[in-house]
Amino acid sequence: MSGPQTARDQEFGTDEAAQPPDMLDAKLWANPCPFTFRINYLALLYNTPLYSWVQDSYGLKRPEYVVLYSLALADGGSARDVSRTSGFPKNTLSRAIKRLELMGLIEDREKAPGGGRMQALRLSHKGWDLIHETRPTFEAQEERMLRVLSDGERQMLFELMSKVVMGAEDWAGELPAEILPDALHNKKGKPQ
Amino acid sequence: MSGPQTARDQEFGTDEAAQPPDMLDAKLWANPCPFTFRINYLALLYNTPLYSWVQDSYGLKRPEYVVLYSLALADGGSARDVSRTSGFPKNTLSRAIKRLELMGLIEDREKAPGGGRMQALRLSHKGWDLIHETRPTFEAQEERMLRVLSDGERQMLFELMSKVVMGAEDWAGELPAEILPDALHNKKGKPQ
DNA sequence: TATTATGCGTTCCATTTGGAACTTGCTTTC
DNA sequence: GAAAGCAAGTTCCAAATGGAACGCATAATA
Repeated sequence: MSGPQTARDQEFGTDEAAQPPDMLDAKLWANPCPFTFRINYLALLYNTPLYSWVQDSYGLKRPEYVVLYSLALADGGSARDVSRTSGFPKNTLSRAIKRLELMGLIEDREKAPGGGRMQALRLSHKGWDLIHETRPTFEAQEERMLRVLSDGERQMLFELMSKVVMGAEDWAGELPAEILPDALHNKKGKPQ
Repeated sequence: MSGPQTARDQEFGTDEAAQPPDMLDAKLWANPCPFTFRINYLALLYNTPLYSWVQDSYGLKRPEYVVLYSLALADGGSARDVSRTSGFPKNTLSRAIKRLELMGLIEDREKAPGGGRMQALRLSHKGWDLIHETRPTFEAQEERMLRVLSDGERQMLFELMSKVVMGAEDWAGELPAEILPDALHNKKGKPQ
């Protein structure tokens, strides 16, 4: 077993030379899930440098900046709101919020510190400053990302993406039983 | 500063009642980065239940399954290829691969175990079986996701997304200096 | 009003993660 | 052909992560 091909020993290709059987090409053009791969890949290319920059420049970790950004859009929102719309678990956000409060980027929660229900979070003046300083960079990166598209194409893309998101209630959440394989995948079986 | 609005004290709205200033709505419709939010949000809604299911049913963590899926598309690929196309750091993948090998899901790397350069990874028979069993679920979920779109719309979306990905070389990687704020964000400053 | 239920935020802790340094083998250069 | 350079994969370890159990304030019920 294991044939002797690294597709590298023979590089005399007539035209399509040099290129090993590119995994990226395969994931783009031979993927049974072409849409979700593009989604994930673009998210990766977009997020990584931005959050890395925020981290280096402002010392804020990703969940921390996400909280600020979320509040800038929906001031007075709760930790749960941020969790629902960002995917971070609530304990991660709890820590992030504590640190932001400590750094003076969000207003102190006057509610009894013994924990309460549904605390409204608000950006402080400093928090707004930071958002006003950083948000343009995020915007600019999105703009760069879409630069290959004409205005009409952007509009079309926006509408299609919106349509998919709006329909998310129908498929998000749990996987329906009918799409799961019948096989006995109780290999790890929950306590049952 | 800080107006008195939680939009919750007054719930006598004529028609649009009940709804607190929904953070999701804000992120969808008042976001300076509407495209990348949709990308991230859809990725979240898609990935979470699928990988959670793979974990529960097959005991494979996300990076592990990602390796299998990647090899199913580009057999003989290397760890570095998977890293480049998935975003996981190479040490995480090193561990994942070691475990997959141990579980017999990928072929043993006969190369001297002392580590070498550019090891070609291959799915084992068991690995292929697992992929054939699970991949349809991923496909079905993508199909459910796009169900709100007509065939023509899907085609259009596919082309637009492809166009954006193809143009990624121009903007991925580092952020250009000209889009970073001039402010002295040396607050944490690298060793310099 | 007393009682129960709900669910938000916190804490605990085992697991996972990923940056950094290292090892080793391939590639290039002289 | 020897030496230096480069890069894939591994190891180490401090830090981040997230599931689970908990505390507590509000909401629902009687």
